[in-house]
Amino acid sequence: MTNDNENDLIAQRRAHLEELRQRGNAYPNNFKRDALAADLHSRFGELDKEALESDPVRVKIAGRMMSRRVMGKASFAHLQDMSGRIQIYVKRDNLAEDVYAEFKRWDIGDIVGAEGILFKTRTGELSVQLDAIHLLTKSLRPLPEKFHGLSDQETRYRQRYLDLISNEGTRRTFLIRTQVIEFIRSYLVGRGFVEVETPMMHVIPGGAAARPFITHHNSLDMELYLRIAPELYLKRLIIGGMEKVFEINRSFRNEGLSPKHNPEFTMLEFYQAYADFNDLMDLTEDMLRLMVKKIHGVHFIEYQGEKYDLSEAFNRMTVLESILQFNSDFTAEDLQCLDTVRRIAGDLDIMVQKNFGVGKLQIQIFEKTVESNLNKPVFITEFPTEVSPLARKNDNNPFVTDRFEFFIGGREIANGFSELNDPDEQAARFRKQVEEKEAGDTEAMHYDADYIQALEYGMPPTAGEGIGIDRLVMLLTDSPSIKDVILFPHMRSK
RNA sequence: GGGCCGUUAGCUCAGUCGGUAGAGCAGCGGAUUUUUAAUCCGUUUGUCACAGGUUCAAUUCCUGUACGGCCCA
Repeated sequence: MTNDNENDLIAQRRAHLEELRQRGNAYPNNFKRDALAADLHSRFGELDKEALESDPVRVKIAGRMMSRRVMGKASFAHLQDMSGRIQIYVKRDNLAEDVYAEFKRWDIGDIVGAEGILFKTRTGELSVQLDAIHLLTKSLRPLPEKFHGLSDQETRYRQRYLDLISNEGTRRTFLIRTQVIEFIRSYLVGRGFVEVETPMMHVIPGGAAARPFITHHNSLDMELYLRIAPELYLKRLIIGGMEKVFEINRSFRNEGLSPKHNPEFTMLEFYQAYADFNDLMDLTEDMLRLMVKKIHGVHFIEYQGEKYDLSEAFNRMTVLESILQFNSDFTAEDLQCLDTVRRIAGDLDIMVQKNFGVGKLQIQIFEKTVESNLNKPVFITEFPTEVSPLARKNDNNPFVTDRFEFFIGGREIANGFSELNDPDEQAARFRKQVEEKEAGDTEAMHYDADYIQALEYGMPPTAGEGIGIDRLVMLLTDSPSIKDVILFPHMRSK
Protein backbone atom coordinates (compact mmCIF):
# COMPACT_ATOMS: atom_id res chain seq x y z
CA MET A 1 0.00 0.00 0.00
CA THR A 2 3.03 2.27 0.09
CA ASN A 3 2.57 4.80 -2.60
CA ASP A 4 5.56 6.92 -3.39
CA ASN A 5 3.82 9.50 -5.51
CA GLU A 6 2.43 11.37 -2.57
CA ASN A 7 -0.24 13.79 -3.48
CA ASP A 8 -0.64 17.36 -2.39
CA LEU A 9 -2.67 16.49 0.67
CA ILE A 10 0.13 14.42 2.11
CA ALA A 11 2.80 16.89 1.03
CA GLN A 12 1.04 19.71 2.90
CA ARG A 13 0.79 17.65 6.04
CA ARG A 14 4.41 16.60 5.79
CA ALA A 15 5.45 20.22 5.45
CA HIS A 16 3.56 21.01 8.60
CA LEU A 17 5.15 18.09 10.41
CA GLU A 18 8.54 19.41 9.37
CA GLU A 19 7.69 22.73 11.05
CA LEU A 20 6.65 20.90 14.18
CA ARG A 21 9.90 18.96 14.23
CA GLN A 22 11.89 22.18 14.01
CA ARG A 23 9.96 23.75 16.86
CA GLY A 24 10.58 20.86 19.25
CA ASN A 25 9.37 17.34 19.82
CA ALA A 26 6.75 16.67 17.18
CA TYR A 27 5.65 13.49 18.94
CA PRO A 28 5.15 14.38 22.60
CA ASN A 29 4.04 11.64 24.96
CA ASN A 30 3.55 13.53 28.18
CA PHE A 31 -0.17 14.22 27.91
CA LYS A 32 -2.21 12.17 30.37
CA ARG A 33 -5.94 11.98 29.93
CA ASP A 34 -8.34 11.40 32.79
CA ALA A 35 -11.60 10.70 30.97
CA LEU A 36 -13.13 8.76 28.11
CA ALA A 37 -15.86 10.11 25.89
CA ALA A 38 -18.45 7.45 26.66
CA ASP A 39 -17.88 7.76 30.42
CA LEU A 40 -18.45 11.49 30.25
CA HIS A 41 -21.67 10.99 28.30
CA SER A 42 -22.97 8.42 30.74
CA ARG A 43 -21.94 10.33 33.87
CA PHE A 44 -22.79 13.88 32.80
CA GLY A 45 -24.97 13.56 29.71
CA GLU A 46 -28.18 13.86 31.68
CA LEU A 47 -27.17 16.97 33.61
CA ASP A 48 -28.58 20.24 32.36
CA LYS A 49 -26.74 23.40 31.36
CA GLU A 50 -27.16 25.05 34.72
CA ALA A 51 -25.99 22.07 36.73
CA LEU A 52 -22.81 21.90 34.68
CA GLU A 53 -22.24 25.62 35.07
CA SER A 54 -22.79 25.78 38.81
CA ASP A 55 -20.55 22.82 39.52
CA PRO A 56 -17.90 22.80 36.77
CA VAL A 57 -16.33 19.48 35.79
CA ARG A 58 -12.78 19.68 34.52
CA VAL A 59 -11.59 16.91 32.18
CA LYS A 60 -8.57 15.92 30.12
CA ILE A 61 -9.43 13.95 27.03
CA ALA A 62 -7.53 12.69 24.05
CA GLY A 63 -8.39 11.19 20.72
CA ARG A 64 -8.47 11.52 16.98
CA MET A 65 -10.05 14.63 15.52
CA MET A 66 -12.85 13.32 13.30
CA SER A 67 -14.56 16.52 12.21
CA ARG A 68 -14.12 20.24 12.59
CA ARG A 69 -16.33 23.26 12.10
CA VAL A 70 -14.44 26.54 12.16
CA MET A 71 -16.52 29.67 12.70
CA GLY A 72 -13.92 32.35 12.76
CA LYS A 73 -12.64 32.84 16.28
CA ALA A 74 -14.28 29.68 17.62
CA SER A 75 -14.59 26.12 16.41
CA PHE A 76 -16.28 22.87 17.20
CA ALA A 77 -14.68 19.50 16.59
CA HIS A 78 -15.30 15.90 17.56
CA LEU A 79 -12.65 13.78 19.21
CA GLN A 80 -12.92 10.01 18.98
CA ASP A 81 -11.37 7.71 21.55
CA MET A 82 -11.82 3.99 22.11
CA SER A 83 -15.11 4.56 23.86
CA GLY A 84 -16.79 6.93 21.41
CA ARG A 85 -16.87 10.61 20.52
CA ILE A 86 -17.18 13.86 22.34
CA GLN A 87 -17.39 17.38 21.01
CA ILE A 88 -14.89 20.06 21.91
CA TYR A 89 -15.48 23.80 21.75
CA VAL A 90 -12.32 25.68 20.94
CA LYS A 91 -12.47 29.42 21.49
CA ARG A 92 -9.56 31.69 20.64
CA ASP A 93 -10.02 33.89 23.71
CA ASN A 94 -9.85 30.90 26.06
CA LEU A 95 -6.52 29.65 24.78
CA ALA A 96 -2.96 30.77 25.17
CA GLU A 97 -1.52 33.15 22.60
CA ASP A 98 -1.39 31.75 19.05
CA VAL A 99 -2.72 28.34 20.02
CA TYR A 100 -6.00 28.89 18.21
CA ALA A 101 -4.23 29.92 15.02
CA GLU A 102 -2.21 26.70 15.30
CA PHE A 103 -5.31 24.64 15.90
CA LYS A 104 -6.87 25.98 12.73
CA ARG A 105 -3.97 24.54 10.76
CA TRP A 106 -4.38 21.06 12.16
CA ASP A 107 -6.06 18.38 10.11
CA ILE A 108 -8.87 15.93 10.51
CA GLY A 109 -7.22 12.71 11.60
CA ASP A 110 -4.70 14.41 13.88
CA ILE A 111 -4.51 13.04 17.41
CA VAL A 112 -4.91 15.68 20.08
CA GLY A 113 -5.09 16.06 23.82
CA ALA A 114 -7.53 18.61 25.21
CA GLU A 115 -8.35 20.10 28.61
CA GLY A 116 -11.36 22.07 29.69
CA ILE A 117 -14.70 22.04 31.40
CA LEU A 118 -17.88 20.25 30.45
CA PHE A 119 -20.86 22.24 29.20
CA LYS A 120 -23.99 21.80 27.15
CA THR A 121 -24.34 23.48 23.77
CA ARG A 122 -27.44 25.30 22.63
CA THR A 123 -28.70 22.05 21.10
CA GLY A 124 -27.93 20.13 24.28
CA GLU A 125 -24.83 18.22 23.25
CA LEU A 126 -22.41 17.53 26.07
CA SER A 127 -19.12 19.15 25.03
CA VAL A 128 -15.83 20.30 26.48
CA GLN A 129 -14.99 24.00 26.45
CA LEU A 130 -11.25 24.01 26.12
CA ASP A 131 -8.58 26.12 27.71
CA ALA A 132 -5.72 24.02 26.38
CA ILE A 133 -5.19 21.78 23.40
CA HIS A 134 -2.12 19.92 22.22
CA LEU A 135 -1.27 18.20 18.98
CA LEU A 136 0.01 14.78 20.04
CA THR A 137 0.39 13.01 16.72
CA LYS A 138 0.24 14.50 13.26
CA SER A 139 -1.73 12.45 10.75
CA LEU A 140 -0.02 12.55 7.38
CA ARG A 141 -2.67 10.83 5.33
CA PRO A 142 -6.23 12.03 4.85
CA LEU A 143 -8.94 9.89 6.40
CA PRO A 144 -11.95 8.53 4.54
CA GLU A 145 -14.77 11.00 4.14
CA LYS A 146 -16.74 11.83 7.27
CA PHE A 147 -20.26 11.15 6.07
CA HIS A 148 -20.10 8.00 3.98
CA GLY A 149 -17.06 6.69 5.80
CA LEU A 150 -15.09 3.88 4.24
CA SER A 151 -17.21 1.46 2.28
CA ASP A 152 -14.82 -0.15 -0.18
CA GLN A 153 -14.76 -3.73 1.08
CA GLU A 154 -11.27 -4.49 -0.04
CA THR A 155 -9.81 -1.44 1.70
CA ARG A 156 -11.83 -2.21 4.80
CA TYR A 157 -10.21 -5.65 5.03
CA ARG A 158 -6.70 -4.69 3.96
CA GLN A 159 -6.50 -1.52 6.05
CA ARG A 160 -8.68 -2.55 8.93
CA TYR A 161 -7.42 0.36 11.00
CA LEU A 162 -9.19 2.73 8.61
CA ASP A 163 -12.35 0.68 8.85
CA LEU A 164 -12.13 0.83 12.64
CA ILE A 165 -11.57 4.58 12.63
CA SER A 166 -14.40 5.24 10.21
CA ASN A 167 -17.09 2.69 10.88
CA GLU A 168 -18.88 2.43 14.18
CA GLY A 169 -20.42 -0.85 13.02
CA THR A 170 -17.00 -2.42 12.61
CA ARG A 171 -15.97 -1.39 16.10
CA ARG A 172 -19.20 -2.88 17.39
CA THR A 173 -18.68 -6.15 15.54
CA PHE A 174 -15.28 -6.72 17.07
CA LEU A 175 -16.49 -5.68 20.48
CA ILE A 176 -19.18 -8.35 20.21
CA ARG A 177 -16.56 -10.85 19.07
CA THR A 178 -14.67 -10.18 22.29
CA GLN A 179 -17.84 -10.46 24.32
CA VAL A 180 -18.68 -13.82 22.75
CA ILE A 181 -15.28 -15.23 23.66
CA GLU A 182 -15.42 -13.75 27.14
CA PHE A 183 -18.87 -15.19 27.65
CA ILE A 184 -17.82 -18.66 26.57
CA ARG A 185 -14.80 -18.55 28.87
CA SER A 186 -16.76 -17.53 31.89
CA TYR A 187 -19.58 -19.96 31.06
CA LEU A 188 -17.24 -22.94 30.83
CA VAL A 189 -15.01 -21.89 33.72
CA GLY A 190 -18.18 -21.46 35.77
CA ARG A 191 -18.99 -25.10 35.07
CA GLY A 192 -15.64 -26.43 36.14
CA PHE A 193 -13.86 -26.51 32.79
CA VAL A 194 -10.16 -25.71 32.66
CA GLU A 195 -8.74 -23.67 29.80
CA VAL A 196 -5.64 -25.15 28.20
CA GLU A 197 -3.29 -24.54 25.30
CA THR A 198 -2.19 -27.41 23.12
CA PRO A 199 0.27 -27.45 20.22
CA MET A 200 -0.52 -25.66 17.01
CA MET A 201 2.37 -27.38 15.26
CA HIS A 202 1.60 -31.04 14.84
CA VAL A 203 3.74 -33.92 13.74
CA ILE A 204 0.58 -35.68 12.58
CA PRO A 205 -2.32 -33.41 11.68
CA GLY A 206 -5.48 -34.89 13.13
CA GLY A 207 -8.90 -34.34 14.62
CA ALA A 208 -10.68 -33.31 11.43
CA ALA A 209 -11.00 -34.08 7.76
CA ALA A 210 -9.03 -31.29 6.10
CA ARG A 211 -5.84 -30.54 4.23
CA PRO A 212 -3.17 -29.03 6.46
CA PHE A 213 -0.54 -26.36 5.92
CA ILE A 214 2.95 -27.80 5.99
CA THR A 215 5.93 -26.05 7.51
CA HIS A 216 9.45 -27.03 8.37
CA HIS A 217 11.49 -27.01 11.56
CA ASN A 218 15.08 -26.19 10.70
CA SER A 219 17.13 -27.52 13.61
CA LEU A 220 15.03 -30.67 13.95
CA ASP A 221 14.96 -30.87 10.16
CA MET A 222 11.43 -32.17 10.13
CA GLU A 223 8.11 -31.41 8.53
CA LEU A 224 5.45 -30.00 10.81
CA TYR A 225 1.81 -29.32 10.15
CA LEU A 226 -0.23 -26.38 11.38
CA ARG A 227 -3.03 -27.97 13.30
CA ILE A 228 -6.39 -28.56 11.67
CA ALA A 229 -8.00 -29.18 15.07
CA PRO A 230 -6.87 -29.49 18.71
CA GLU A 231 -9.07 -32.54 19.31
CA LEU A 232 -6.56 -35.34 19.75
CA TYR A 233 -4.43 -33.35 22.19
CA LEU A 234 -7.42 -32.33 24.27
CA LYS A 235 -8.44 -35.96 24.55
CA ARG A 236 -4.91 -36.83 25.67
CA LEU A 237 -5.56 -34.38 28.51
CA ILE A 238 -8.77 -36.20 29.39
CA ILE A 239 -6.71 -39.37 29.57
CA GLY A 240 -4.32 -37.45 31.82
CA GLY A 241 -7.14 -36.75 34.23
CA MET A 242 -8.03 -33.19 33.24
CA GLU A 243 -11.64 -34.22 33.04
CA LYS A 244 -13.14 -30.98 31.77
CA VAL A 245 -10.96 -28.99 29.40
CA PHE A 246 -11.44 -26.40 26.70
CA GLU A 247 -9.34 -24.45 24.26
CA ILE A 248 -10.24 -21.38 22.24
CA ASN A 249 -7.71 -20.70 19.55
CA ARG A 250 -6.72 -20.88 15.92
CA SER A 251 -6.80 -23.85 13.62
CA PHE A 252 -5.60 -23.80 10.02
CA ARG A 253 -7.02 -25.49 6.96
CA ASN A 254 -5.45 -25.36 3.57
CA GLU A 255 -8.53 -24.91 1.47
CA GLY A 256 -10.24 -22.27 -0.63
CA LEU A 257 -11.38 -18.91 0.66
CA SER A 258 -15.06 -18.09 0.74
CA PRO A 259 -17.51 -16.00 2.73
CA LYS A 260 -17.53 -18.91 5.18
CA HIS A 261 -13.89 -19.98 5.10
CA ASN A 262 -10.71 -18.25 6.19
CA PRO A 263 -7.52 -20.34 6.18
CA GLU A 264 -7.04 -19.61 9.87
CA PHE A 265 -10.09 -19.56 12.04
CA THR A 266 -10.93 -19.69 15.70
CA MET A 267 -12.51 -22.72 17.24
CA LEU A 268 -13.71 -23.57 20.68
CA GLU A 269 -13.28 -27.22 21.58
CA PHE A 270 -14.29 -28.63 24.93
CA TYR A 271 -14.30 -32.13 26.39
CA GLN A 272 -16.08 -33.47 29.38
CA ALA A 273 -15.45 -36.89 30.93
CA TYR A 274 -18.45 -38.91 32.12
CA ALA A 275 -20.76 -37.04 29.78
CA ASP A 276 -22.34 -38.07 26.50
CA PHE A 277 -23.45 -36.23 23.38
CA ASN A 278 -26.91 -35.60 24.80
CA ASP A 279 -25.37 -33.71 27.70
CA LEU A 280 -23.48 -31.54 25.24
CA MET A 281 -26.58 -30.75 23.21
CA ASP A 282 -28.19 -29.55 26.43
CA LEU A 283 -25.11 -27.54 27.31
CA THR A 284 -24.89 -26.00 23.82
CA GLU A 285 -28.53 -24.99 23.89
CA ASP A 286 -28.18 -23.41 27.29
CA MET A 287 -24.93 -21.66 26.47
CA LEU A 288 -26.15 -20.14 23.19
CA ARG A 289 -29.41 -19.01 24.74
CA LEU A 290 -27.66 -17.30 27.65
CA MET A 291 -25.01 -15.84 25.36
CA VAL A 292 -27.52 -14.12 23.11
CA LYS A 293 -29.46 -12.87 26.10
CA LYS A 294 -26.29 -11.55 27.73
CA ILE A 295 -24.89 -9.86 24.63
CA HIS A 296 -28.04 -8.65 22.87
CA GLY A 297 -30.35 -8.42 25.85
CA VAL A 298 -33.04 -10.31 23.94
CA HIS A 299 -33.78 -13.96 23.20
CA PHE A 300 -33.58 -13.79 19.42
CA ILE A 301 -31.05 -13.18 16.70
CA GLU A 302 -31.64 -11.29 13.48
CA TYR A 303 -29.44 -12.52 10.69
CA GLN A 304 -29.62 -11.25 7.10
CA GLY A 305 -33.27 -10.34 7.43
CA GLU A 306 -34.34 -13.50 9.25
CA LYS A 307 -35.21 -13.72 12.91
CA TYR A 308 -34.29 -16.76 14.99
CA ASP A 309 -35.91 -17.26 18.34
CA LEU A 310 -33.63 -19.00 20.81
CA SER A 311 -36.10 -19.09 23.67
CA GLU A 312 -37.98 -22.07 22.21
CA ALA A 313 -36.53 -25.55 22.69
CA PHE A 314 -34.14 -26.36 19.85
CA ASN A 315 -35.37 -29.06 17.46
CA ARG A 316 -33.55 -32.36 17.26
CA MET A 317 -33.76 -34.70 14.27
CA THR A 318 -31.66 -37.33 12.60
CA VAL A 319 -29.73 -36.99 9.38
CA LEU A 320 -32.17 -39.32 7.62
CA GLU A 321 -35.23 -37.51 8.94
CA SER A 322 -33.84 -34.20 7.78
CA ILE A 323 -33.03 -35.54 4.30
CA LEU A 324 -36.54 -36.88 3.92
CA GLN A 325 -38.02 -33.62 5.13
CA PHE A 326 -36.46 -31.75 2.21
CA ASN A 327 -36.71 -34.53 -0.40
CA SER A 328 -40.06 -36.07 -1.19
CA ASP A 329 -39.03 -38.25 -4.14
CA PHE A 330 -37.31 -41.02 -2.22
CA THR A 331 -37.69 -42.99 1.02
CA ALA A 332 -35.63 -43.95 4.04
CA GLU A 333 -35.18 -47.41 2.48
CA ASP A 334 -33.78 -45.82 -0.72
CA LEU A 335 -31.20 -44.01 1.40
CA GLN A 336 -29.95 -47.23 2.90
CA CYS A 337 -29.44 -49.12 -0.34
CA LEU A 338 -26.02 -48.47 -1.87
CA ASP A 339 -27.16 -48.71 -5.48
CA THR A 340 -30.16 -46.47 -4.95
CA VAL A 341 -28.29 -43.90 -2.88
CA ARG A 342 -25.60 -43.76 -5.56
CA ARG A 343 -28.21 -43.05 -8.18
CA ILE A 344 -29.83 -40.35 -6.03
CA ALA A 345 -26.46 -38.72 -5.43
CA GLY A 346 -25.66 -38.90 -9.14
CA ASP A 347 -28.96 -37.23 -9.96
CA LEU A 348 -27.96 -34.40 -7.61
CA ASP A 349 -24.68 -33.89 -9.53
CA ILE A 350 -22.66 -35.18 -6.61
CA MET A 351 -19.30 -36.57 -7.69
CA VAL A 352 -19.80 -40.18 -6.64
CA GLN A 353 -16.50 -41.94 -6.08
CA LYS A 354 -16.47 -45.72 -6.08
CA ASN A 355 -15.12 -46.04 -2.55
CA PHE A 356 -17.96 -43.90 -1.13
CA GLY A 357 -20.20 -46.00 1.12
CA VAL A 358 -23.84 -45.39 1.97
CA GLY A 359 -22.95 -43.16 4.90
CA LYS A 360 -20.67 -40.87 2.93
CA LEU A 361 -23.27 -40.55 0.18
CA GLN A 362 -26.00 -39.80 2.68
CA ILE A 363 -23.93 -36.95 4.07
CA GLN A 364 -23.21 -35.58 0.62
CA ILE A 365 -26.95 -35.59 -0.07
CA PHE A 366 -27.52 -33.97 3.30
CA GLU A 367 -25.01 -31.22 2.60
CA LYS A 368 -26.42 -30.58 -0.85
CA THR A 369 -30.13 -30.60 -0.12
CA VAL A 370 -30.61 -29.97 3.59
CA GLU A 371 -27.94 -27.84 5.26
CA SER A 372 -28.79 -24.47 3.78
CA ASN A 373 -32.45 -24.99 4.72
CA LEU A 374 -31.76 -25.54 8.40
CA ASN A 375 -32.70 -22.06 9.49
CA LYS A 376 -34.31 -22.49 12.86
CA PRO A 377 -31.90 -23.76 15.51
CA VAL A 378 -31.69 -27.54 15.17
CA PHE A 379 -29.48 -30.41 16.28
CA ILE A 380 -28.98 -33.05 13.60
CA THR A 381 -28.04 -36.45 15.03
CA GLU A 382 -27.10 -39.95 13.89
CA PHE A 383 -24.20 -39.11 11.61
CA PRO A 384 -22.93 -42.22 9.82
CA THR A 385 -19.91 -43.95 11.33
CA GLU A 386 -18.26 -43.82 7.92
CA VAL A 387 -17.88 -40.04 8.16
CA SER A 388 -17.22 -39.90 11.92
CA PRO A 389 -13.90 -41.64 12.51
CA LEU A 390 -13.44 -40.26 16.03
CA ALA A 391 -16.99 -40.72 17.33
CA ARG A 392 -18.47 -43.53 19.35
CA LYS A 393 -20.83 -45.90 17.57
CA ASN A 394 -24.43 -45.93 18.67
CA ASP A 395 -25.21 -48.94 20.86
CA ASN A 396 -28.36 -49.87 18.96
CA ASN A 397 -27.32 -48.97 15.45
CA PRO A 398 -23.61 -49.28 14.68
CA PHE A 399 -24.15 -47.70 11.26
CA VAL A 400 -24.38 -44.32 13.03
CA THR A 401 -22.51 -42.57 15.82
CA ASP A 402 -23.58 -40.71 18.95
CA ARG A 403 -22.89 -37.44 17.22
CA PHE A 404 -24.69 -34.20 16.44
CA GLU A 405 -24.17 -31.04 14.49
CA PHE A 406 -25.91 -27.82 15.39
CA PHE A 407 -27.32 -25.63 12.63
CA ILE A 408 -28.85 -22.19 12.60
CA GLY A 409 -29.43 -19.86 9.69
CA GLY A 410 -28.46 -22.63 7.28
CA ARG A 411 -24.99 -22.91 8.74
CA GLU A 412 -23.16 -25.47 10.79
CA ILE A 413 -22.04 -23.86 14.02
CA ALA A 414 -21.15 -26.81 16.23
CA ASN A 415 -20.17 -30.46 15.98
CA GLY A 416 -20.10 -32.76 18.97
CA PHE A 417 -20.11 -36.39 19.88
CA SER A 418 -19.51 -39.07 22.44
CA GLU A 419 -15.86 -39.89 21.98
CA LEU A 420 -14.60 -43.21 20.70
CA ASN A 421 -12.49 -44.51 23.61
CA ASP A 422 -11.92 -48.10 22.45
CA PRO A 423 -8.28 -48.02 21.27
CA ASP A 424 -8.63 -51.06 19.04
CA GLU A 425 -11.62 -49.71 17.24
CA GLN A 426 -9.97 -46.30 16.92
CA ALA A 427 -6.95 -48.02 15.39
CA ALA A 428 -9.20 -49.79 12.90
CA ARG A 429 -10.93 -46.50 12.03
CA PHE A 430 -7.54 -44.85 11.45
CA ARG A 431 -6.53 -47.71 9.17
CA LYS A 432 -9.72 -47.15 7.19
CA GLN A 433 -8.82 -43.46 6.89
CA VAL A 434 -5.35 -44.30 5.64
CA GLU A 435 -6.93 -46.53 2.98
CA GLU A 436 -9.06 -43.62 1.88
CA LYS A 437 -6.05 -41.32 1.83
CA GLU A 438 -4.26 -43.84 -0.35
CA ALA A 439 -7.32 -43.94 -2.59
CA GLY A 440 -6.90 -40.23 -3.17
CA ASP A 441 -8.88 -38.50 -0.43
CA THR A 442 -6.60 -35.60 0.52
CA GLU A 443 -8.73 -34.82 3.56
CA ALA A 444 -8.60 -38.31 5.09
CA MET A 445 -6.84 -38.70 8.43
CA HIS A 446 -3.41 -40.11 9.20
CA TYR A 447 -2.80 -43.05 11.49
CA ASP A 448 -1.83 -41.51 14.81
CA ALA A 449 -0.02 -44.25 16.73
CA ASP A 450 0.84 -41.93 19.60
CA TYR A 451 -2.84 -41.16 20.12
CA ILE A 452 -3.73 -44.87 20.02
CA GLN A 453 -1.09 -45.52 22.66
CA ALA A 454 -2.62 -42.79 24.81
CA LEU A 455 -6.07 -44.38 24.41
CA GLU A 456 -4.61 -47.71 25.51
CA TYR A 457 -4.01 -46.22 28.95
CA GLY A 458 -7.79 -45.71 29.13
CA MET A 459 -9.86 -42.66 28.35
CA PRO A 460 -12.97 -42.35 30.49
CA PRO A 461 -16.27 -42.15 28.65
CA THR A 462 -16.20 -38.60 27.32
CA ALA A 463 -18.11 -36.21 25.11
CA GLY A 464 -16.50 -33.45 23.14
CA GLU A 465 -17.57 -30.59 20.92
CA GLY A 466 -16.22 -27.93 18.60
CA ILE A 467 -17.85 -24.59 17.92
CA GLY A 468 -16.74 -22.30 15.11
CA ILE A 469 -16.31 -18.96 16.82
CA ASP A 470 -16.10 -16.95 13.61
CA ARG A 471 -19.39 -18.30 12.31
CA LEU A 472 -21.00 -17.78 15.67
CA VAL A 473 -19.84 -14.17 15.70
CA MET A 474 -21.14 -13.71 12.14
CA LEU A 475 -24.52 -14.77 13.42
CA LEU A 476 -24.46 -12.42 16.40
CA THR A 477 -23.25 -9.45 14.38
CA ASP A 478 -25.38 -10.02 11.28
CA SER A 479 -22.22 -10.27 9.18
CA PRO A 480 -22.56 -11.83 5.71
CA SER A 481 -18.88 -12.78 5.40
CA ILE A 482 -16.35 -14.37 7.70
CA LYS A 483 -14.01 -11.56 6.64
CA ASP A 484 -16.27 -9.17 8.52
CA VAL A 485 -15.55 -10.87 11.84
CA ILE A 486 -11.80 -11.46 11.46
CA LEU A 487 -9.74 -8.33 12.08
CA PHE A 488 -7.19 -9.12 9.40
CA PRO A 489 -8.74 -11.66 7.03
CA HIS A 490 -6.49 -13.38 4.59
CA MET A 491 -6.26 -11.51 1.28
CA ARG A 492 -4.26 -12.25 -1.81
CA SER A 493 -1.13 -10.11 -2.06
CA LYS A 494 -1.54 -7.18 -4.36
C1' G B 1 -10.86 -24.22 -10.89
C1' G B 2 -15.63 -22.19 -13.79
C1' G B 3 -19.45 -18.21 -14.54
C1' C B 4 -21.16 -13.22 -13.72
C1' C B 5 -20.11 -8.27 -11.85
C1' G B 6 -16.75 -4.45 -10.31
C1' U B 7 -11.93 -1.27 -10.22
C1' U B 8 -12.77 6.79 -12.35
C1' A B 9 -9.72 12.58 -7.31
C1' G B 10 -7.62 11.19 -0.39
C1' C B 11 -13.11 9.22 0.47
C1' U B 12 -18.32 8.45 -1.58
C1' C B 13 -19.95 8.28 -6.43
C1' A B 14 -21.63 10.31 -11.55
C1' G B 15 -20.13 10.18 -16.69
C1' U B 16 -18.16 9.54 -21.72
C1' C B 17 -23.65 5.77 -28.05
C1' G B 18 -14.97 6.54 -29.01
C1' G B 19 -12.78 13.16 -29.31
C1' U B 20 -7.85 12.14 -22.60
C1' A B 21 -13.47 13.64 -17.27
C1' G B 22 -17.39 15.76 -13.27
C1' A B 23 -20.16 16.32 -8.31
C1' G B 24 -20.28 16.16 -2.94
C1' C B 25 -16.99 15.71 1.08
C1' A B 26 -11.79 16.47 2.31
C1' G B 27 -7.87 20.29 0.84
C1' C B 28 -6.37 25.53 -0.24
C1' G B 29 -7.77 31.27 0.13
C1' G B 30 -11.51 34.58 2.36
C1' A B 31 -16.01 35.70 5.88
C1' U B 32 -18.09 33.88 10.35
C1' U B 33 -17.17 33.53 18.80
C1' U B 34 -22.91 27.67 20.22
C1' U B 35 -21.68 24.51 15.26
C1' U B 36 -22.91 19.40 14.51
C1' A B 37 -23.35 16.11 6.91
C1' A B 38 -22.28 23.97 9.93
C1' U B 39 -23.09 27.99 6.31
C1' C B 40 -21.54 31.64 2.42
C1' C B 41 -17.86 33.30 -1.61
C1' G B 42 -13.64 31.73 -4.50
C1' U B 43 -10.34 27.64 -5.91
C1' U B 44 -6.87 23.13 -6.75
C1' U B 45 -6.69 17.99 -7.34
C1' G B 46 -6.78 12.33 -11.87
C1' U B 47 -1.27 6.86 -15.14
C1' C B 48 -10.20 6.76 -15.51
C1' A B 49 -6.50 -0.86 -11.98
C1' C B 50 -2.43 -2.76 -15.41
C1' A B 51 -0.73 -4.56 -20.38
C1' G B 52 -1.74 -5.32 -25.37
C1' G B 53 -5.20 -4.90 -29.78
C1' U B 54 -8.70 -2.24 -33.13
C1' U B 55 -8.96 3.04 -34.55
C1' C B 56 -7.04 9.30 -37.21
C1' A B 57 -8.26 9.12 -31.91
C1' A B 58 -9.42 4.40 -26.31
C1' U B 59 -10.91 6.12 -19.80
C1' U B 60 -15.01 4.37 -23.18
C1' C B 61 -14.88 -1.15 -27.86
C1' C B 62 -12.02 -6.08 -27.85
C1' U B 63 -8.37 -9.53 -25.51
C1' G B 64 -5.35 -10.75 -21.52
C1' U B 65 -3.54 -9.92 -16.41
C1' A B 66 -4.02 -8.35 -11.23
C1' C B 67 -7.13 -7.48 -7.14
C1' G B 68 -12.05 -7.60 -5.04
C1' G B 69 -17.36 -9.17 -4.71
C1' C B 70 -21.29 -12.78 -5.62
C1' C B 71 -22.64 -17.66 -7.30
C1' C B 72 -21.08 -22.67 -8.52
C1' A B 73 -17.39 -26.92 -7.89
